[in-house]
Amino acid sequence: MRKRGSPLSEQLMDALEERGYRDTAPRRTVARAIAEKERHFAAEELREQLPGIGRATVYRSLKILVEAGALCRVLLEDGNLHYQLSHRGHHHHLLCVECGASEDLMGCDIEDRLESVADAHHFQVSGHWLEVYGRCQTCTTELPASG
Amino acid sequence: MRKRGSPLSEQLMDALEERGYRDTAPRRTVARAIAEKERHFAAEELREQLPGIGRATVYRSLKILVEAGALCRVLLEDGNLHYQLSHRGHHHHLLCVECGASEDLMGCDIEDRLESVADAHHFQVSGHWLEVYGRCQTCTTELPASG
DNA sequence: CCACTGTAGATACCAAGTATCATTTATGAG
DNA sequence: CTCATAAATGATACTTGGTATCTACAGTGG
Repeated sequence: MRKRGSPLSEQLMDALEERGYRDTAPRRTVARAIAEKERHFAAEELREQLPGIGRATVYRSLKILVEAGALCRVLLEDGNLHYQLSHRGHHHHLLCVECGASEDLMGCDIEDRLESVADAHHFQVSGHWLEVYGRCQTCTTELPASG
Repeated sequence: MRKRGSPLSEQLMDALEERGYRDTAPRRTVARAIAEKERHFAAEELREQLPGIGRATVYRSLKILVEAGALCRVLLEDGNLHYQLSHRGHHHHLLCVECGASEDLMGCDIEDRLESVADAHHFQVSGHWLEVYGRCQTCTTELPASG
């Protein structure tokens, strides 16, 4: 009998099981911790929250969750890499540099643009990484022009 | 009297001096090593080539060269961060996953697109990071469809 | 040529991983 | 239910990338 977590953490576990990974207690703990995150987080941050889980296990879990498409990696403006729950499928992020919020950018036509630009360079595009930084609606309206 | 290097390494040193950094022998050595690079490189790779230069000095030099705009950071598809000589100003890279070559992407209209898409999310764009992966002309024509 | 301040390099530390390996555990076959 | 086995864990150590600290040194301007 499987110990239940939040629907979200179940989703994470399901993503792993779909890929043949076993349902283990440490992974379940990691999944629950991630499910509670409301924002992107650093690997080390997660590890600190789970002192009972081995370092390697935390990093391994992050890795396979990214591979399974349940998590995505987010590159912050300062170069740090964070993790975030992923709504499966290719998408980009609008990252607020003020409050750290992130919005997903899907169904945009950036890829088409990319194709045509790359075409002019006789370059065959196979993938790309895009992060957009700025200020979200809340931060724009509530703090007019900080800095 | 300044010990001369290649015109390229001189450019790097100039970029630093413009910013008030001193003209020192170790920095000069680092600049020369970077100027000889024909491709993007890892920090550790550079350090290994300069056993006489302290670790901190190599990393510090990389950092200030990036800040000065003479170098840019390149995010590889595997997540590794490399460095590359920069043709000043904002630009993106077309990175060949086959041979590692990189082409600069300038004067494209990606930014305009970004603006309008972000606008729809009431997001005020302040910056972005874009890397494009694929195969360059040479690799496309010489190795039709490897893999 | 001297003072001043920036810089170098040693060292230690932190963050983010990965590799190894002995021990433990999930899972499926019997 | 029990067992075999393959997978996963966690400890440890190592790698890469990078920063902080601090003493000694060196570039530069007066």
